[in-house]
Amino acid sequence: MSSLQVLDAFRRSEPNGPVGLAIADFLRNAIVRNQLAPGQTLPEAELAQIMGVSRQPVREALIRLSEAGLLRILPQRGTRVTGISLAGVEGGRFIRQAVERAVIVQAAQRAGEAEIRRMERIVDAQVEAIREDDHAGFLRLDDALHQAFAQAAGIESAWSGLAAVKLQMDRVRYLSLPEATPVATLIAQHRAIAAAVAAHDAAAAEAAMAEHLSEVLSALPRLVARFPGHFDRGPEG
Amino acid sequence: MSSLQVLDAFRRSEPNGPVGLAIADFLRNAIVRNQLAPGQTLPEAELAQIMGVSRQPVREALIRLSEAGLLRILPQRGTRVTGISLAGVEGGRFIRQAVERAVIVQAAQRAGEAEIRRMERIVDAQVEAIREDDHAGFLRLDDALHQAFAQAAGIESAWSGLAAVKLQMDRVRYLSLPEATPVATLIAQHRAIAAAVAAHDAAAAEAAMAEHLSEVLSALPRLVARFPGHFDRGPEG
DNA sequence: GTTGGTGTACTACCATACCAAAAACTCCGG
DNA sequence: CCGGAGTTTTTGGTATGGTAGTACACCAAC
Repeated sequence: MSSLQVLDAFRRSEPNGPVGLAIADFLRNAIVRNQLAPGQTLPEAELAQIMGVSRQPVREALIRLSEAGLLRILPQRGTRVTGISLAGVEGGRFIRQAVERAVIVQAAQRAGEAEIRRMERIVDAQVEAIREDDHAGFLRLDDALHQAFAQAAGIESAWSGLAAVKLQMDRVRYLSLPEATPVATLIAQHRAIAAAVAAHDAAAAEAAMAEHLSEVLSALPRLVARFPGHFDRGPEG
Repeated sequence: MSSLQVLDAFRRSEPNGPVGLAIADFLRNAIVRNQLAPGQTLPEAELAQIMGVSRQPVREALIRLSEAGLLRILPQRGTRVTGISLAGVEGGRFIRQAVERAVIVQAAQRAGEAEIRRMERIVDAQVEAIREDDHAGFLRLDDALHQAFAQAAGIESAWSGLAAVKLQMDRVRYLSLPEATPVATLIAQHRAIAAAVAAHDAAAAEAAMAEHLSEVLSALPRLVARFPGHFDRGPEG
């Protein structure tokens, strides 16, 4: 009961593929956007009833999300949304910073006209999104920009390989949305990175990227203080 | 049928937890070690019969492995083992090199006496494993060593975050086992890295690690030539 | 020979029903 | 307050049946 009613919206969505996949996508979104709070229990039977399907596809969706680390299935006890693992977020930041620095160096060396224009167009779109208060759209464009960096470097697969790592960081980002990180600063950093890549200045690009990624989680301590219970201090939630 | 008889060994293994998890572990091992060749079809019903369980846990295991990218489920058509994605392996190498270089730099700065001794003990164990022709054990110790690097750097979570990326690379490593990469070279590189960390020489450690990780996939072109069909040229299998 | 349609077999997908095992909870007697 | 028996809840697993795509073989018509 209670806060699971968010999931009722699932009934009003036409599944384009297998239902189990649609449920997994739906729940993943709900968790990453913090519509389902950490610690929330998700009984199979109840989910099945609310979403209007049988237990089987629900169960499969829960397994998918447990593989992604978004929830934890405890046999004979229950399934609950995991807390945001501080160690996981820190590890993710470390991985992402290391990878994206290497990516941006290679991008600065290889990027062609088309890729550079594409990057600048995305940043312009971000400005537009902010002007319309579309914060979610801003985050999507942020992903698109970093993906464009990887494309410019000639290794798009390096970006898709970070998908798992990115999930935990995204939970933090959505949690900090109201907090309104200084988007002007972020956009300025994006422009600095793009400019360095356009100028084929690898060192400057790397420095700009390092600064940018350090700032992403600057709001983390405040968030931990304000939303305890959303986070797991221990090694594994 | 036919080559699925490898899976019959599952019946002679006591499941310590849920059967679905045990099946997933079993199949994951079989795929990574290339006991199940890419392209092999895995019908749910047949697997269930061979392994002596019902279809549901089999299905759940297949879903887990499809999330890991080891197999591909095509609705209403079948489930088959994925080919080793060349783009995925290259992306994995890039990610791992970027991360491990950053890790080893930090390890060289922070490592204490205990961590350094632990690293040297693992390398010694590798020499022992080679002397006994235990190549699988060598690979396990290789993972342990890299994990020890991460521990020494104070960010073990960075290593566990690479698990997904490592799977595809492991398939290549096991495929190259008979090929017998020059283990003497690998061990020499390990010693060089460990020595640089022990001397707290970050630059030397980074250089040694970069050289080491470049060599890991040196056998890849030969493997592609010898085992076509095990690999996917295209972007996604 | 080629094409176009039909029928059949196979597959994953989903629903339903039921039981088992383990943990959590309730409640009552001391 | 405590303790233990019984009940409830939950995931794990089995069994069965139906549905809807897909692929393939076959055959008739051109």
